[in-house]
Amino acid sequence: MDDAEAGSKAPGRETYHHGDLRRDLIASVRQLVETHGPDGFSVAEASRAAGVSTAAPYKHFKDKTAILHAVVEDAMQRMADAMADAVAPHPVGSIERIDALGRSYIDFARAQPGVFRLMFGLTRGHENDEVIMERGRSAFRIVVDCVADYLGIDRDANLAWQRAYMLWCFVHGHSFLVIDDKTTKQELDIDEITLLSAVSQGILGTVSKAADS
Amino acid sequence: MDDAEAGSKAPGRETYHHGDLRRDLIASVRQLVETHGPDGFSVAEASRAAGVSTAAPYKHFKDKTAILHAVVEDAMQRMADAMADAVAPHPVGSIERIDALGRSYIDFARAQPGVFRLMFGLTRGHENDEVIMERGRSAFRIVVDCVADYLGIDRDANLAWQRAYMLWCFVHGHSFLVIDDKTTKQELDIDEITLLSAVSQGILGTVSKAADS
DNA sequence: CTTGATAAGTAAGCAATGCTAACTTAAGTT
DNA sequence: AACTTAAGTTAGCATTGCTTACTTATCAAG
Repeated sequence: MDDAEAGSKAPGRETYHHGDLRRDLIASVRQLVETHGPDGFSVAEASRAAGVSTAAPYKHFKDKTAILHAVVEDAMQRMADAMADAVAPHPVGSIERIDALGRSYIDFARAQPGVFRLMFGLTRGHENDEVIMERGRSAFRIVVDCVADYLGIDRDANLAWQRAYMLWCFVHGHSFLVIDDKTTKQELDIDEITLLSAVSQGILGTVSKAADS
Repeated sequence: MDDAEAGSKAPGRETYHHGDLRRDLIASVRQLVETHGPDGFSVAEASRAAGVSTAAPYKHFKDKTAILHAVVEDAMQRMADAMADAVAPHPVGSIERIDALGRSYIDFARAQPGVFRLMFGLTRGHENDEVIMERGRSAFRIVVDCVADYLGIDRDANLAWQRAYMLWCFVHGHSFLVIDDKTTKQELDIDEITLLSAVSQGILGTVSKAADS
């Protein structure tokens, strides 16, 4: 989808070498994860999609899970980028920035629920992958900064971290409930945007005293 | 672990029939899901754990996923029970009830992260299992009731549902982040109980106006 | 008690998967 | 032109999910 130039001889290729199998595999897996769910993806199927033998992927990845990790690393980057893009058009310190952040998070989850689930939990060993953790932290950093700017406090202030985490919990939970269809939306009778901004303002505006242990 | 009397001839049994294989399988699977993760469980392994041939489970369950659904149904029930138990000792309408509710939810997730992940997402077709959905709804019902009682409004009031959902999102999200080790606790520097009650009071106390679309 | 019917187990086997090993082909490098 | 090496291939192993056909126990009825 990006990185314009590349091998791209596949599929049904006539050259022996593929061009950029690694990149193509990640893309194939990403799609398979979306259509068949995170669990129901097979290396064999991805190989076929890339038009290559079932053993070829192991020249580029150690493991099945190594492929998944690569997909997650990629997704983490895309998510962080999406968040940064969502924030950009709004003035620093505005509540709009925070709302936009939340919306971009939920949008990402809704658009690619399979990958989203992959990013959190599911697969063993995420916590040991430093690339994934680092990109996750840098995404969270955006939230912290926006919160700090909105509250007019230092970006390293503990309070900013706490509030940011509260918001993250809410948005994260809502995202999961949405993609898992546990939303009970009909009874809820409130649209997402309203819900989101109500919670943001509630958490950021008025919890101050109680949060200080 | 419960339901005292039962077959329980296994394992290394000497009778041809097992006693209550179905129940034992669910228990085995539950354990396997915890140790090997929700994805890394195999019917074969569960069969071995129950001391029975690999084909035996198919006399009791249609599918691999049917087994997982049974585990989830069981877990949903246990979770709803845990929540009801947590609430019971506190007076109706008190904030303690709500805090206890949140804590029991998180405790459940922490105690059995594999099953918890199984309950939400991961496996295809939860949304079509009426038993699972019903038990989930009845668990949420507890939250709604506690919130309504605390706010002193009707238990069917829309506002109660909205606030309950907000709380649920937060607790749910926090639970996932905890079991996925994305917590960044060291930077957070606030204990869970404080965090929890701060958010509850914030959401229940002061968001009122903004939430009404 | 024998007799059936049925529930609950087993054994054997199929297709598919994850992964490895040994080989082949292409593409530089010197 | 010869070597090295990256990137494919085929063949095969062990394991898995699941099915089919068979075996064994249990229970109800005569």
